[in-house]
Amino acid sequence: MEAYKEAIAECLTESLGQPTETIVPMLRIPPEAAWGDFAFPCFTLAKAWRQAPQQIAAQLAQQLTLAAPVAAVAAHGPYLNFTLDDDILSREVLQTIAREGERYGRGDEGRGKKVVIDYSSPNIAKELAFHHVRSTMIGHALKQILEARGYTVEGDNHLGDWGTPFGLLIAAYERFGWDDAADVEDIVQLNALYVRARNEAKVDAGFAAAGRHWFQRLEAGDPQARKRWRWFVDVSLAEFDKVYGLLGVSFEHTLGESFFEPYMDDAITELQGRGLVTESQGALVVDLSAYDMPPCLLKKQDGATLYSTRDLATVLYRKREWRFDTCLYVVDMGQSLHFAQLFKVLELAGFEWAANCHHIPFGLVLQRNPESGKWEKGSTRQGNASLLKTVLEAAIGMAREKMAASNPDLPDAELVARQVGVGAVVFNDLKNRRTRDVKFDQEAILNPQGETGPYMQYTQARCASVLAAAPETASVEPLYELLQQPEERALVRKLATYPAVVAEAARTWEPSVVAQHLLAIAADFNSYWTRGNKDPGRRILRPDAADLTVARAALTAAVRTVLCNGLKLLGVPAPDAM
RNA sequence: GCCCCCUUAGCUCAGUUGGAUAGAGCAUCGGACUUCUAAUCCGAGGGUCAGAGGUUCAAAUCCUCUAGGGGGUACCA
Repeated sequence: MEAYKEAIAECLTESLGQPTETIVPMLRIPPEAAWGDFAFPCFTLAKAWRQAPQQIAAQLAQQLTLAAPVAAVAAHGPYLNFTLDDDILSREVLQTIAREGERYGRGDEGRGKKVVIDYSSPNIAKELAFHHVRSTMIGHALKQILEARGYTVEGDNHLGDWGTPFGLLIAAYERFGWDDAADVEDIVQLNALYVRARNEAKVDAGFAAAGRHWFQRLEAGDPQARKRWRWFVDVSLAEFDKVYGLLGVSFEHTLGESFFEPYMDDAITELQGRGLVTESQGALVVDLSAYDMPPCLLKKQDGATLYSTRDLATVLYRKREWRFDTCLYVVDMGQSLHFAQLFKVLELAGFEWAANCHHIPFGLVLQRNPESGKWEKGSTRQGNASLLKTVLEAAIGMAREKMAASNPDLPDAELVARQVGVGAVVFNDLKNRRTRDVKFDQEAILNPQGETGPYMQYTQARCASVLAAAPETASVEPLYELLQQPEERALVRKLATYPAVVAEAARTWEPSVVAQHLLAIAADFNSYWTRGNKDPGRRILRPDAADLTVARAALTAAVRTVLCNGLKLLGVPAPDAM
């Protein structure tokens, strides 16, 4: 679509006496599609020309000479509205999509640049809560989107597997034991033990001390501590992998904080060498008071490392070993200060690449507190956070039931139910701006109607279904000028802007831009489709009119391609039937 | 206290770089299946864009203040 803006600027450049580069950014999209494809507002000319913008628009509409693909210009109040040639547009857009197929939407502005994305990053010894879907799927979508735009991307699942909590967990294991005969999965028992350890530490100082001691042993490499801890990690990873498998998510690296433990002293030494580290209240810190921030803690009074220390060692490792150009942290907004501190420390240390590290914040998942009725941050500890697995299972159950009722003969129904259930949960999370807080509402997630994953999937399945029923026409050149209905014109234009939409999502690190665009395409297509219910003349397949069938099938195929490509970027599966 | 984010229809949210009449979905009400998949579509009602100032030819959008909600604020991650 950018190329067409250029063509319109070309028409204007002579009359305005301005180069096309200054005209292109002034072009707008009219609020009504029927008015045209692009609008040029005449307000800014009013001063210089000392005329009312309405007059200027009317005058320009008279005198401009148009060249293909610009088909028409009309003054509409203070705006000059340009309409592109449908025939040319349809041909170019649909041919491009047919030619590029699953590559449509890709670009190369990221070629040669490497991005490391830190996402998902759950803590071990706990089940994945619903809120983990956010970092996991936003990160996954960003990875796909950036790859589509030519970046080389490596994902790292930075497991929270190190720190005092795991000393406490070992202490709890020692004190309370493990029930091998328990009739629950290991992860469930481990999660319960974790909760018990935290609670015990609050009321029993001796236990808390034992926990800290175990963590010191762990850091010192004590074999017994290591063995227990390793087992906790393994149980957790086995559980995480089940959910990641269901979501279709994988990582290039799953290193975890523990991996960077040997690098932490070096990281501190590095900062000390640059004169940044001071001692304060018995702890090692980088003072950030000059920047209105609390100090960045590197070592506690007891010598144990912290979250910041590990993130510091991690980013230094990533830069050194993976040589990223950009490092993205897909972590909730609650940690903004932590990342501001981290990046400031890197900057103060003189690493010019600190400017290429970015926190990609997203809103919290709020749960309704049953007592106060208020929306607040969910907590696995307080037991008021839903498990991701549970929500996914509920969504799959919804899909299964719906299909049993509406499409009982569907082959591979269980697979499709999984795809639809997962799609419902994932799309629900990605369709809105990532910085918004999310009010957890399972009923809304399970509703397959309206602006939902199942709606997107259903639309794609409709395309697949009609294309499967269409006669073989691969060798026939479609007559694009037959696509003259308003819905067809609108669809072609939305398909045309898809690559720019993906580029925008990559630039702003915002997957919802893609989701919203796909929703708009699906809405147009479904509207288009339903017109054929009443009026057989407007159906895609016209046994009585081969030319129309070919042209409409070409449009349908393009819609399907874009929906599939876009859903792939978002991590939403696209079954061909449901 | 200080810092960050949010506030658009009953509910959940879109709203491009400031641009023309602020749009969807859910819910409610009324319609459309002898059909290319009705998980769809069409229509209706529903708005002081939290409030007040300011900048501008033009503000939901930018600035200031106020109110309400969420989060954070050195030894948790």
